[in-house]
Amino acid sequence: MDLQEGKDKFIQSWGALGSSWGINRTMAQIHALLLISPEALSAEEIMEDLKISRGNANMNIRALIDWGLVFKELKPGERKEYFVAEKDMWEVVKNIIIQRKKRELEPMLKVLDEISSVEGRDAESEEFAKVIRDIKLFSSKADSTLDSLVKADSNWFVGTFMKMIR
Amino acid sequence: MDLQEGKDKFIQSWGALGSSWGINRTMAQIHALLLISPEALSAEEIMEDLKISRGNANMNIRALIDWGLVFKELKPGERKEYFVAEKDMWEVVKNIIIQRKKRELEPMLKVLDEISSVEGRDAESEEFAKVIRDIKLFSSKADSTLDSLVKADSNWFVGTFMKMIR
DNA sequence: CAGAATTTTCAATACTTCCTGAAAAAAGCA
DNA sequence: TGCTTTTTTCAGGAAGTATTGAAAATTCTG
Repeated sequence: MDLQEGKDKFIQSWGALGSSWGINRTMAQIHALLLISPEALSAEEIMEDLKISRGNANMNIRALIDWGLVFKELKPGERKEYFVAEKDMWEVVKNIIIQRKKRELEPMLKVLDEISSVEGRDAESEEFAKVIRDIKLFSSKADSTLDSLVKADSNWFVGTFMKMIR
Repeated sequence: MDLQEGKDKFIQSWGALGSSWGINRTMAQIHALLLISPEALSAEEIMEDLKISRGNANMNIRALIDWGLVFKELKPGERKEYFVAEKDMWEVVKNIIIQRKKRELEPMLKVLDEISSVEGRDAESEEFAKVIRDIKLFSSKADSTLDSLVKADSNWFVGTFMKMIR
C-alpha cells in the first residue's frame, strides 16, 4: 500500500468512527489529517486536502480546539494560522473523556438528582425510585472512576492496569 | 415532583443522552420507558406512551433486542408480545461495550493493520507509520482491557476497581 | 489610517437520518 | 383452511444536521 492510499484510508475510517460517536465526520477527518501530518497545516491546506469549504474548515477547527485536540501554531513572519494535533493518544483520550463527562455525564447526574424527589408507595413509583437509585449509583461510580483515570498517567494505563485487570 | 413528571423527565433525558452516543432518540426513549416500567409492555402501549408510530416502535424494539437490552416476554393465553428491559445497569453497560467493541473498535483495528503496510523513508511516511503504530498499540490495549472488564463482575467493578484506581 | 490578507459568521441549501402509515407477511385460532 | 390478530417491511415525507459560499468582521502591515 502506498502512502497516499494509507492516508486516505485512515482519514476515512477515523471519520466514520467519529460519526458513530456523535462527532461529525469532517471534524474527525480534520483531526485525522493533522494527526498524520508531520507539519502544522493552514486552513487552506486542510480545505484542499479534504475538499471542504472555508466555512466548514473554520468551524470544525475551532471545535477541535475547544476539545483540546488541536492547537494553533503561529509561524514567525507569517500571518496565516497553522494547526497541529495533539499526538499523544493518551492525551487525546483524556481530553475526550473530560469533555464528554462534562457535557453528558454531569448533566445526567443533575437530572437524576432532581428526579429522585418523586414519592409514592404504589408499584410504579417504587420501581421508578429503584431504577433511578441504581442508575445514580452507577453513574456516580463511573464519574469518580473517570476522574481517577484522567488523573492517572499514560504509563500507568498501558502498564500496571493491564496486569492488574487480567 | 410527581411520578408522571419524573418519568417524562427521565425518558427525555435518556433520549437526549442516547443521541450524543450514536443511538437514536426513540430507541433510547423506549429503553427508558421499559426500564422504569414494573410490568412488561406491549408494542401498543409503547406507541401510546411515546406517541410514535407502529413502524417506528417495531424497528427500535427489534434493535434493542439485538443489543441485548430488551427481551421479549410472552404471556400465557395472550397472542401479543410484551417487552421487558434488562434492569441491571452493569449488564446494560456490558452489553453496550460488547456491541460497540464489535462494531467499531474491531473494524478499526483491522483497518490499522492494513494501513501498517505503508513503507517509506521520508518525513511524511515516518510520521504516518509512527502515528498508526501508536494508535494500534493504544487500541489493542483498550480492546483487551474491555475484554477483561466484560468478564469481571459487577461487584468487582463497584468495589475493588474503585479502590485500586485511587 | 488605508488597504490587503485572513478569519468568522450565517442564511440558504444539500445531505442524512428518522418516522409514518399503509400494505404485506406471519402467526395463532376455530 | 379461512379468518383474525399481530408483526414486519418499506417507500415517501418530515425533521435534523452539515456544508457551502459570500459578505462582514477582524487583524496585520506599511
